[in-house]
Amino acid sequence: MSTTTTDTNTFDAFDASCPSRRLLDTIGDKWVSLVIAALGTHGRMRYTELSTKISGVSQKMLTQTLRKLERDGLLSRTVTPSVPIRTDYELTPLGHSLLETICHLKAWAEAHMRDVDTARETYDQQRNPPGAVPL
Amino acid sequence: MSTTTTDTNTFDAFDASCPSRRLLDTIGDKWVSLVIAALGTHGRMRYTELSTKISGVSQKMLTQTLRKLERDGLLSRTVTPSVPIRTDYELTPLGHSLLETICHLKAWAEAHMRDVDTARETYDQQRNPPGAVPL
DNA sequence: CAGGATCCTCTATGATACTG
DNA sequence: CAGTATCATAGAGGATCCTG
Repeated sequence: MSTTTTDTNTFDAFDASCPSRRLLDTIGDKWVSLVIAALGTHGRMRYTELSTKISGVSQKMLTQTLRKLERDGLLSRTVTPSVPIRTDYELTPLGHSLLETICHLKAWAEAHMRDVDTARETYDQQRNPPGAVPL
Repeated sequence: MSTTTTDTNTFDAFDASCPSRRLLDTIGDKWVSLVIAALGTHGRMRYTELSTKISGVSQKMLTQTLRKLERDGLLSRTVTPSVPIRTDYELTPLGHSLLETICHLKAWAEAHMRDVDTARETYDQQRNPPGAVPL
């Protein structure tokens, strides 16, 4: 066993090859979670539907994100060579399992984000007392 | 009711104020997960211990990350004004709960990262057939 | 419609030097 | 020791134009 991070009890993502590290690299991406969430909520979606739903995303980022997720096997891409071409994206079973995992995060957020906000306010007030002189 | 993302079943981080969105902004940070993991593994640690353990992190990033996590109430910072000053960092209960959540991610990674790797190989081989002419 | 290719601009981060 | 402040840079990401 050694100190490899593949052991169930020694997770620390210091090893760049540790799966948990690579997962963080994946879901840490700003758009990945949004695409997963969109497809998880709406099922099969077309390229334009995604770009509309995820307002603010550029073509470049959307395409780049979709390609990455397709490569990782998290979603499937189906091209229909009709007159105006049509492309559909859909979560694979693997993608759905990640969606569920993300929902665990959501549960934590819903349970504790209030605490985080309170902590922030307390911290900010201590560093920015009422009598502080503005620049 | 409504489309608010605070509902348990309608998680989509499209709303920037959605807790799940802000959580992703937090754990998506490259160093956050490493600091949490380090403190989760070793308990109380000094500044230098952290910078040693998390090899490759700059002073700037480490300090910045620690401040952010302290502000969010995920870790506590204890300064001892001894001769050479001493500062200790430790996960708060809130920080520990996030550590547990991150472990859920780890579980997913360990269970499915092989599938992701396989998907990547398949994808790459299809786009880079053996007969492809290099540039 | 669904992208590919470019250019360009910030921002995040690293390196360095200084301090209580 | 544990930072703060400053400068420099790579790379992420946006805007734009073009095409099957």
